[in-house]
Amino acid sequence: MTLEQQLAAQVKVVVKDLYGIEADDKQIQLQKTRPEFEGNLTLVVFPFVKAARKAPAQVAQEIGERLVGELVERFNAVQGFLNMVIAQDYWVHCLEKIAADERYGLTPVTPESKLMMVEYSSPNTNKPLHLGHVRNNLLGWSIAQIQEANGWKVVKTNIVNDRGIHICKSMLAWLRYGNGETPESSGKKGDHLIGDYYVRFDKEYRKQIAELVAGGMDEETAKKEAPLMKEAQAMLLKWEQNDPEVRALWKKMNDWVYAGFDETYKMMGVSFDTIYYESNTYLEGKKEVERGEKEGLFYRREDNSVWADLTKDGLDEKLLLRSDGTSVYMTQDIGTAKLRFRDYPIDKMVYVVGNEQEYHFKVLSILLDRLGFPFGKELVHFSYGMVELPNGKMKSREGTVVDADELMAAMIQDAKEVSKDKVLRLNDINEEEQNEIARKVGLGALKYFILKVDPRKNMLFNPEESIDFNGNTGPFIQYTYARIRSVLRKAAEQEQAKTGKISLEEKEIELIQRITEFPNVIKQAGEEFSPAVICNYAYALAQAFNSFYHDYSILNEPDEAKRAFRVQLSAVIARTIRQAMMLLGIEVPERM
RNA sequence: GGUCUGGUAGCUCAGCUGGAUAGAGCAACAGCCUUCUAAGCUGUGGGUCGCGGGUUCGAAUCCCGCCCGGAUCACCA
Repeated sequence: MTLEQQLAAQVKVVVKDLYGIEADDKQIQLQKTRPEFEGNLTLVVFPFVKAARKAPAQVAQEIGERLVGELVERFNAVQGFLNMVIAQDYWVHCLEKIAADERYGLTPVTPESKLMMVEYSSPNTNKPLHLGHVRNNLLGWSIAQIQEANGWKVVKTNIVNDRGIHICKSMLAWLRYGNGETPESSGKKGDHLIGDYYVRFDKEYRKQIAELVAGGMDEETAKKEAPLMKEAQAMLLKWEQNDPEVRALWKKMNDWVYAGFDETYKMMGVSFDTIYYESNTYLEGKKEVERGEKEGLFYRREDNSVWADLTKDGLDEKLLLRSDGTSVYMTQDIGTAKLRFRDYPIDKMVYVVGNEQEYHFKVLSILLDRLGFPFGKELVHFSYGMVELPNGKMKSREGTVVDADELMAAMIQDAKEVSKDKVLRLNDINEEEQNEIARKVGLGALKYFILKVDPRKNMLFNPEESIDFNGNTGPFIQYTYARIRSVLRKAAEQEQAKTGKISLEEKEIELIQRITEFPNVIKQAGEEFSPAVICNYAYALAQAFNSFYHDYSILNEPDEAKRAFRVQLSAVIARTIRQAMMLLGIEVPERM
């Protein structure tokens, strides 16, 4: 039972006794005492004032007097706030118990656990990953870790959009202008190579449009009539007809892209348990839509297109199959859902996709429900905000796209620069370890920078300003961890005798209290789908430790029992920081 | 226009299931390294919480209206 639960039970009894109030949980408001007052927990007594028919301060005083006992050592009443000082014994035992539980705060995953599938990343295969994908990947990975810590069996998945007109454009441009260039011959990562040809297509295509317009054609027509576009569409048709040559080229170029993506994912530290490809799922979607039509869930128009009528759900009508029988985005998502449900006993399906697709997922949820997928109605669209640059959204045409690979490399390079002289204080440090530290710190800075922002909100990234390594940052927390680890290594060399009663410092109690919040923080992060909650917690914990570390010595503390206590406290904090960072996908270095 | 979403310090963000004098970081300024890692600690300055009403003992937080920004409402994905 937590401290809050114990106190709440006592308050319930006292309030009944004193004023005859049958208090419900909502009326018992316990909060952390503000630092300017003495105490650890504060009871807000306003909810009882009316029934008590007394002044708030007096009610607080009366309740306080009755609460004093084993748990509540003393109290002070300020207006309607009852600030309680919790007995030191409680905190000492509390830390003892937490220290013994290596997985404190984490709910174990059992065979009975429900299964949550988390889809994230979901790239197109015509260009490399950019900053927007970075946010997606980091959120997806982190939320998977967080849900697992909440006791879900989690399956991480990725849907790769490997077919369609966009990849044909790259293929076509490569055929015409590529001269057989390969990742090997050019030294480019496969995804970047394909991305370059996608850009090349766009450039040549626009040239053609301009020529047609100059020749007197209006722009709309020119866009459709440009020879390159016609060729790309012809290629898509050939692809759908399984033309061996087109398929072979498609496979070759996609494989290049995947090799490139794999490198990026690896550097980012994310992975998937299973990957789906739209080239495999879109036909399945068609079948499902046709089934739905037979069952009268959808209807066919005269031009042979298939629609879902969502007007009863307050939405409009939604196209599911084009008049030429080809599938649209929605069709593919239905097919993917079908295959996933065939492969896994999904209890909850989570889609990590940008907020620009909210409407799409609202519709998908209704459609899946109609088609009889149990998770359809309750599917979660983990909708996150855009990453904006100082002058607005990223636009590939304006060359303002922040490339994921370049960004990570730059962060690691920055970390290297920063750590260059700091790392000198460490003994026996070799280049390999230095590089490893720079990698962890650089990526830690980037990941924390992105994850600390409420996922639902748009966030700003300024490429001109490098991401900080001081203050509320990943490296700050990593540094705190490294510091503790350094102390603990030294502590291991000396005997720690845990005997005798000790008195705790306020900052020590503050730290223990913080640690007791960890389970709730994980729970809240899971319920709200918010890694930012973990970030805020890790930061506050690190901050509190640094303040303690500054004021008190751990290893030079003369009192043996105190010293042993502080070593244990530090160890628990290091562990908690490491676990919190793990939930964010951020590694912590032993030294930095 | 309909729907959704945001507006908090110069900048980036917390706080939003109502509680005490609205918090961090960056930037600025002032201190602290013969002592366990100074990527740290301590302090100063900086706010009509978009505006106006309402509910309440109490509103940045809840409700209504308005202003400003973003997203979305495709036989694109």
